[in-house]
Amino acid sequence: MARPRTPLLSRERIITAALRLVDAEGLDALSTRRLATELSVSGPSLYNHFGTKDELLDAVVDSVMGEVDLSMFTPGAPWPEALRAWARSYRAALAAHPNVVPVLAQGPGRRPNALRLADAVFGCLVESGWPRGQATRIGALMRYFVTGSALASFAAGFPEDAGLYDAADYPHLGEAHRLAEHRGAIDEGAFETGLEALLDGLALRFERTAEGARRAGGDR
Amino acid sequence: MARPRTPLLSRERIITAALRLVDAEGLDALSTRRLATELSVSGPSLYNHFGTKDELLDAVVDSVMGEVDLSMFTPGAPWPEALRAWARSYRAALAAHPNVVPVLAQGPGRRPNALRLADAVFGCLVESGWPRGQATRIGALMRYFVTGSALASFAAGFPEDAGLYDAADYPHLGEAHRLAEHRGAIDEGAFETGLEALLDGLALRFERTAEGARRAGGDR
DNA sequence: GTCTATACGCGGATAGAC
DNA sequence: GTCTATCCGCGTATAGAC
Repeated sequence: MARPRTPLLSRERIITAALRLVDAEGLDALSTRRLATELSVSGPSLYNHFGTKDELLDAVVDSVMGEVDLSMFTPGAPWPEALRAWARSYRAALAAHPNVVPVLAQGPGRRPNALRLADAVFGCLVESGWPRGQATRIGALMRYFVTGSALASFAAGFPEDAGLYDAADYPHLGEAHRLAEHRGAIDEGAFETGLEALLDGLALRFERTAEGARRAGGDR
Repeated sequence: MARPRTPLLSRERIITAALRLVDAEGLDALSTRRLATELSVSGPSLYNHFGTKDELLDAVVDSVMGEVDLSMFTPGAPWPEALRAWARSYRAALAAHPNVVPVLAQGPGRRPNALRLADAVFGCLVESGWPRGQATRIGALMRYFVTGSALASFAAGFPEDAGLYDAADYPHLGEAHRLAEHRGAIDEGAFETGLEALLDGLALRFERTAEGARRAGGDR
């Protein structure tokens, strides 16, 4: 076969197949040949649609970022509620595709959906009265927490091999081999606990900042 | 050359060279051939000391974990201070080797230093009066935050290309191209702000937990 | 503009000689 | 314990068919 009447491939189809492959078998399984086979096409055909493998990976990552709901960032929305709803939506999108998180955690790069997200968070905080410097820090720290929580399941990181946790070496880890049983609940509980603690701690700071600003007549 | 009188290689020497290579040029630069060249040795010689490349990588990662100070977890130490000091030491160790963080964030695996760390944190929290379930969650959420913050510089994630931040697309990101200028300060500020917020929020919860436990006569 | 065939160099890993 | 030789899969460049 040479040039078919209707194209076999499209960016959409390639991205979808690539994401499915990465979700199912990890980042390493995404090879151009493997992906091409999955699409019933021969290796280098992909290069008609993407310049390099990295460009393809970028598109895959941004398609995941596109699943994050940003509708809570409407003008006038109170920042703690908006941040809470966004963090949950963000985590849900990443947790559905944990294997792409190491790529996405490197920063927004030039990916439009990632930049849109950063813009929305920063905008909400500034409009709520946070000084710009603080808003930058809070955007960063929320990203730290959410990507860290999505990067890998905490509970799954401990091998289930009970013999590993010798009381002489690890006096407090005796039950660690049973963590995997409640994996999802532990990860979600840790995320929710951390999120609420973070928001409480930031609210404390906001009161102080607002008070300081009122007294001194503006911060920067 | 065949078998030398005194071995040219040792696990120590290999690990040190591998870590230097990963730090300087990233995870992708760590190939068995490249590493062998760096050690003035021929490719497959490394397989006399490590079964697979993954085993080598595991050893490299655990050597980084070994740099984390755990001395603050002495019996009787107040948990907020211990957690604060540990988080800083943990972040410092990871920030010195950001390229290995994606590997290490996957969980402790069977790496002894990683397990020792998890054991120390959990033990301190339980001895301080946190219920075991809460202690597990707090260990997880602290790991989320610290690994997330070490995974990549927030500020460096935004391209310096000013033309990228078109006000029509990203109304609040106008100054984002200048983030890289103060990269280190932004990352550290975000980490410290998040850490203090987290500890404040957890302290609030601890008071409630302790009160509840006092009233109900024990939690678990 | 979209596909196939072919080819190059580099990656991890193994086998066997010394 | 280290070498050389070798295998196979990878990303991707190039050439040519339609």
